[in-house]
Amino acid sequence: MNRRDEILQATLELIPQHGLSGLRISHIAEQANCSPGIIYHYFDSKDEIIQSLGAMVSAEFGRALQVDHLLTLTPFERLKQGWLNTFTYFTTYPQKTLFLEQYKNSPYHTEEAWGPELEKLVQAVSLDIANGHLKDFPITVLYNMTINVAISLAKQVIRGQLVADDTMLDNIATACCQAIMV
Amino acid sequence: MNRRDEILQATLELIPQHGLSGLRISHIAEQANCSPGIIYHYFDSKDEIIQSLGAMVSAEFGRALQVDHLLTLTPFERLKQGWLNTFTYFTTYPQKTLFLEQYKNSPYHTEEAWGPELEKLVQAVSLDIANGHLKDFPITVLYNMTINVAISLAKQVIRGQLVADDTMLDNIATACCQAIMV
Amino acid sequence: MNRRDEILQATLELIPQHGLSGLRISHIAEQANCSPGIIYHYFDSKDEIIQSLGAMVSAEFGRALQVDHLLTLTPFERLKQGWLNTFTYFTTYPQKTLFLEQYKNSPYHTEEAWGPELEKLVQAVSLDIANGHLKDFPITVLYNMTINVAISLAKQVIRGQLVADDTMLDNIATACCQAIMV
Amino acid sequence: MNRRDEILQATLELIPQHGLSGLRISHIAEQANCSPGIIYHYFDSKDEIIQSLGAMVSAEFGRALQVDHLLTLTPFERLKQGWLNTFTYFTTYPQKTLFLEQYKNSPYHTEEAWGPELEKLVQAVSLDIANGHLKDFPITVLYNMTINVAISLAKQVIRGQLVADDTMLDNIATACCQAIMV
DNA sequence: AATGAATGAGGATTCATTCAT
DNA sequence: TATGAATGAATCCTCATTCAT
Repeated sequence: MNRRDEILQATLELIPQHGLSGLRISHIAEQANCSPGIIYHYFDSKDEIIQSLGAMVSAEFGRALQVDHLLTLTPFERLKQGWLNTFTYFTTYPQKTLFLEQYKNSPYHTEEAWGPELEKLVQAVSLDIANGHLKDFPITVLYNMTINVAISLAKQVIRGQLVADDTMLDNIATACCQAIMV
Repeated sequence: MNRRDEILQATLELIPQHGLSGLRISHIAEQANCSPGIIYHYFDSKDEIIQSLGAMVSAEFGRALQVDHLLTLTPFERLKQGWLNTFTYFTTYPQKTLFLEQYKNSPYHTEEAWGPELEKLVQAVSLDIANGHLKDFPITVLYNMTINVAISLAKQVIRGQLVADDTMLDNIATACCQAIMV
Repeated sequence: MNRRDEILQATLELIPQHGLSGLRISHIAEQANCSPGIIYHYFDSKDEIIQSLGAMVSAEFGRALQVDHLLTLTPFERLKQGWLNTFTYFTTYPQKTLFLEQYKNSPYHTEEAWGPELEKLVQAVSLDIANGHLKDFPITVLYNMTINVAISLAKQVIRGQLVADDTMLDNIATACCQAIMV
Repeated sequence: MNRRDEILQATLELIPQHGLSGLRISHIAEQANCSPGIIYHYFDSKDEIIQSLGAMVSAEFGRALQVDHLLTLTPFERLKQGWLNTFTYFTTYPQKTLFLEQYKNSPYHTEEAWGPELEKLVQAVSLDIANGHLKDFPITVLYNMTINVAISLAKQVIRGQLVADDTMLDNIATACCQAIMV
């Protein structure tokens, strides 16, 4: 891991405890085992660290969705597997999850762009709607009824406010996805 | 509106633009048309302003849920009406919505307590589960599949990222609630 | 003297010793007997302090020139009296002189605008040229051969590199001014 | 040009734009196309770069004065030719001129020593005074009324605030020098 | 109850200089 | 010679909070 990534990683480790506004450059330096000054060789400002982290995590989540595989499935399986991939990603990387939730609700986060991977999935889902497989709700509604539920529940699991075994998860995912099937 | 409420209101007006960590006492004073010093007659600290706002909005949302009425309805109607009441409340008060989203993901917000109103609803829903009307998922899952979807969608509407007429809303609410019916 | 002026005065007192780039906000605060923070109630930045000082001293010098009186004199007397007024001003306020020399040769100082007072004098001198009383050199040349010599010599006097009694000064002023008479 | 001179040259090129206090070692390295580290093989510190530059430019100006030739001329021609040589030097090397003006008014510049060349000229001028050819003003006054005017005007020309053809220059030089002839 | 100037600790950022390679 | 990442002290500036009036 190069120095730049060490800094991002250190930042990630500090956010669950301190929050975005509680981040201190000196803490990051300490956590990354480097001097405060060197951080400014890799990033222009504290804000840029956070922006970079946001971009990195978004891209990583996009890859974790395994969209290319999802495209080979039936409409229902596509959604359900996407739901489960989402849940798995966010429970696997608790720090990234907690960071992302802070990030999305902060002034740092401006544009609501889906990344290129999610965009491909959106295309497929749009087609599923056109083909009469899914209810004709706006994409954003479908997103909030499925993927976003997976994210919210992952957050609960991370915080220890929810325990769910694989069977229950499968049931939940099924319920979410069936809710938007025609 | 008394001076204390003016300060809370001013705070609310500033949050969408500046975020929680971007809040400045001097800005609040300006917005509330008072001096920075007097704010400390009504609140012990900046944190207390935010905590008070959190409590106030939570309580108000609890009342807006009209739980006593919901308790008179059938299990399905209880959920659906709760969904719609939630959506209505959060779209009616955009500032409070945006504040709450920031608040829930900030270090200010510690305890996940449902308020007393929501607690009553939780009791009723638990009973509905026990009676076999609703799927046997943890309450927090049901919450995330229904009420929380209403909140997320309200946020999208506020941001202009979603437009939905009453018919579509009814359909969405129905779909969310039916997803957890047995 | 109000707080703002105290800060400007403190700045002025520090510049001969430390130079413009050696100025430290903490030193200014100490010299002005105030806290560093309060300085930012009166000025947006360190740069603004320096700009304000530049504007203040320029304006004060303009008044010290006593242009209205100069306009009543003969062309030669106008110049000579202007020369002497200039010399007197800059030897009377050594700190302002040393500041101004640093300021004029720094990136802080952009526009070469004469102030309104000096502008009036320029008008009169232009007329003197047109009337054939003064040599037909560009105004800036005349300025450098007279006023600017007075400033340079004042600087030398301040630094103890030159001692001149009134008679000699009168002779020097006469020589400078006669050099540009037709 | 060797590496040391490249560094001095790079420094010279940056000063008009950034000023002395705005000089950054990293900028110098970039401009000189070398690494920051290597600069410290040739100079002990940033200050030494500037001091070296000051010494270099002063010496070069001394040579450009062509004092040995001036010593062969009449008192008046000596001054006038010195004036013109000065003006030519400073308009020929704008960067050095602007550097020198910053340098002379900075804390870097302490001793007011004329270089050895200028010193020889000072001797000759002193003799001219003793012989009754020049007005009996302190040398520094004569300097400010002649050479220093040439420098000031050269600065104006560089900044585009003055345009002067050879005839006018000759007239100005003549006027300056005649002002101090007996 | 009210003001707003003042405080001063806290934190981001800069940059001359060093040093392992 | 040469590099450029790394250091860390120095400094600007912020802002919650206080307090004389």
